[in-house]
Amino acid sequence: MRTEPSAPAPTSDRRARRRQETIEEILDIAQAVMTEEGVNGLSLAEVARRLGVQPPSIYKYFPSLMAIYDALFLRGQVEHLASMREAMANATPGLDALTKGLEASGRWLLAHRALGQLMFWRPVPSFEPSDASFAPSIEMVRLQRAALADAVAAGELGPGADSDEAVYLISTFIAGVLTQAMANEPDLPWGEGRFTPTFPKLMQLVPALYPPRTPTKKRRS
Amino acid sequence: MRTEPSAPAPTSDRRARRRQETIEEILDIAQAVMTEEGVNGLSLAEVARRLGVQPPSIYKYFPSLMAIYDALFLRGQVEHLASMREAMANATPGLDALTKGLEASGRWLLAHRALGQLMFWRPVPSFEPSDASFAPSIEMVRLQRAALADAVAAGELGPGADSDEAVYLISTFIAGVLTQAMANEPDLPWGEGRFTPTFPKLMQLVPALYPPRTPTKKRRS
DNA sequence: CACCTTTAGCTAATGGTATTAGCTTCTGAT
DNA sequence: ATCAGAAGCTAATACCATTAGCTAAAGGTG
Repeated sequence: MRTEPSAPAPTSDRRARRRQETIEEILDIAQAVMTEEGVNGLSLAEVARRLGVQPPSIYKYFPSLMAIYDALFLRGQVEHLASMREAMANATPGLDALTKGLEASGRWLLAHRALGQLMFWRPVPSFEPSDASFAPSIEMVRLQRAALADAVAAGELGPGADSDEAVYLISTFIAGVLTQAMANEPDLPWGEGRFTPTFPKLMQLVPALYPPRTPTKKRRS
Repeated sequence: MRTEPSAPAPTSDRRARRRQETIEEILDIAQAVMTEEGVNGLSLAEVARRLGVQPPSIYKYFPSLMAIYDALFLRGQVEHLASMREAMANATPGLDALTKGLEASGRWLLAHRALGQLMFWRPVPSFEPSDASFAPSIEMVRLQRAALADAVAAGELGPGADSDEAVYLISTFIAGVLTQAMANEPDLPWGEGRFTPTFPKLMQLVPALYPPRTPTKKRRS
């Protein structure tokens, strides 16, 4: 019987830790390869080469190349969510938190291009993330909904802004900016170039889309 | 000496036509394969199989797989540009033409997903389009600039809208809508789902970004 | 018509990929 | 000290792109 990677090691502890370390090492290497060679330049053989091991040995840790993609996808989602959450926590609740959160998202994605493309670009059509790996992105929508609710409560936006529709519309802004930046200025970080600096301007349009009943300290740009 | 695909056949005419037919047939098949299997599911071997020929024979027509990608890229650019140009010609010059043109662009891209991804998604990092294949996209920017100039002349937008900056900003809208639609609702055509229907609303924001000196029927709240 | 160059196909071979099967060796718990 | 499982290995299969070199047909030119 072959060793199934789905069955870890309930017996030992030292062994389990070693195993987990190797798994992390494989993911680190895979991420580095993806960064250097492009998302679908990732190859099991290259990972094995860098790990100093023969290709079949990788199968002791991951059942397939797709499983590595999936683990990287999850890793990216978790890190990305954390950076967004932190930025939002350090901002004024409401529109400011939403903007800062989305900027942090953009910053993270441009700084981790390979993972970002894997997560939001889907350049490997044969790879479909598992439900578990997808879960953090649902949490992201929840965070944005909460910020929008805060903005409505604070009178920054009209009540229609507390809706999934508004989340989709705003996510369109950040998606557009990032798509353009990654396709046309793949080496620039957030805040440089022709596209990412326009994001704050775009966010200033949100009150025009969902005008509050009592106009606040609105200023023209 | 091997037959170089870069040296067509200046001698015959009948031969040249046959050759061109085969080239088109290969591209048709390649496009079909990409549509079915995803952009980087395209394989020379599969094309050869469907053409009823051995894989090396393809090299009589294209020097490499990348050359096929490049020809498809060019094909897509030309078709896409044509559909956009037509939509703009049948609209009122100015903001209407710009909106209709971009909608036609979105419609075309969702209807030709494989080519669209190849053109604007770049899922095959090892593939970089040749300058010749890239040329139509420059013409696209020119068309949009012209529409913006018309809009300014008609008083629909302020003078700042006649700028490359405005083109980038507006292309952010369409890119965002399409990115979200293709990533999250890959099977819906333009006009259905959560994202593409928001595009007209987004375009209505453009006058808010570049307010005309003499306000038109539209007013800010 | 015969000739002869070009074209379009072929097979065989090279080196790359993911994956599976099955063997061996080492680790570490009992 | 034993013994099961873990983690490595080699060998093999089945893909893939690409190159080399051969053959047969096609078609223009003497």
